[in-house]
Amino acid sequence: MPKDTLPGLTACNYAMLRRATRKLGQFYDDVQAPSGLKATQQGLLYQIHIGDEPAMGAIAAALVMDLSALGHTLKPLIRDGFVETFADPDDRRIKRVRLTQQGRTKLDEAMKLWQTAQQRFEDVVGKEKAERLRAVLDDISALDFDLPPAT
Amino acid sequence: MPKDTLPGLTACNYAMLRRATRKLGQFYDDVQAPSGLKATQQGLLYQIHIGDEPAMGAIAAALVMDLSALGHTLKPLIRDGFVETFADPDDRRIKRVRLTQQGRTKLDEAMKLWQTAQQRFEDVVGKEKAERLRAVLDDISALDFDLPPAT
DNA sequence: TTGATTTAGTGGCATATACCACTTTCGACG
DNA sequence: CGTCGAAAGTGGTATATGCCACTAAATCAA
Repeated sequence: MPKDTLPGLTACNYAMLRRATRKLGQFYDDVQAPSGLKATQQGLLYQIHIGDEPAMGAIAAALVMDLSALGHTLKPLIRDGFVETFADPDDRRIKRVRLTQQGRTKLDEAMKLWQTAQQRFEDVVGKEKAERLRAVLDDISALDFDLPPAT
Repeated sequence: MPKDTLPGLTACNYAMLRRATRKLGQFYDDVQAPSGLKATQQGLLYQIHIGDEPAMGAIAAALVMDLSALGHTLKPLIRDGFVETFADPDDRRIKRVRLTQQGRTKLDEAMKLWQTAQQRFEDVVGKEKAERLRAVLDDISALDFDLPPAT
């Protein structure tokens, strides 16, 4: 197949997803920079905030994230005093997570900036289109792609 | 605002994008694991392959990726002998990149696995829907989100 | 020609994520 | 009871990515 007729990277769902993620990351991070939080961190704080002292595993599942990755990602937030953890009294395997007062304050601050970014995104992309996009992405996160075992 | 009525993380375009990216990453990586390449690496090799000994900057621009990030990401591929670089003779600032023979072979191998993953994705999500999704993501990568300066 | 500016990459540092091996706890069972 | 397997996290290692400060090379201007 001559190189000229090869399809661009655009054919790959995953590559497109990651490229768009980089693009939005640069944008959201830029807007939220004044808060000192990356957009990823703000998202994580928010996820903790809307939960009821969620367990690590619950957060990881909600974010479709590897548990150990969550642990690593949480470290800077604990170090900076935005988040604290404690063992579940009924099951000492379980570690629960909550925001500190400082974390709540910082999240409030970051959310204001987030709204700016979010609004700008919807202005540029279109409210309807953004909504459909989020719906599709939400679906995808919930799907089961496992290839049926070759029995 | 009572916590019960707070919108889920689903409202954030960036968070949804990243969550779906993690999901697909786990899937594509899993399918491509036998090749020894991560899906990200396969994508990068492909991008180099379809270019004409592209410069670092050109690759970074095409992938909407930070130039230094590209440099870092390229290192394992150079170390493993899939990619090599050379200075542009007409402008010694420019570093061009190409696949080695080994890199071409490995890419071929990975592409076969990629097709499996890609096909499975389209089976589960739907061909039309996947196509629309890629189109939207492609658009987003090309947009300009810069907030107009407050002049 | 030479000094200022821009362009292309590099290296260091920090976060984001994944997988794997390992440890601690639970809970189920004989 | 003990034992054994499942469940929840931790730590190590590796890749993915971004920003910043810095260097080298090319360009532009006076």
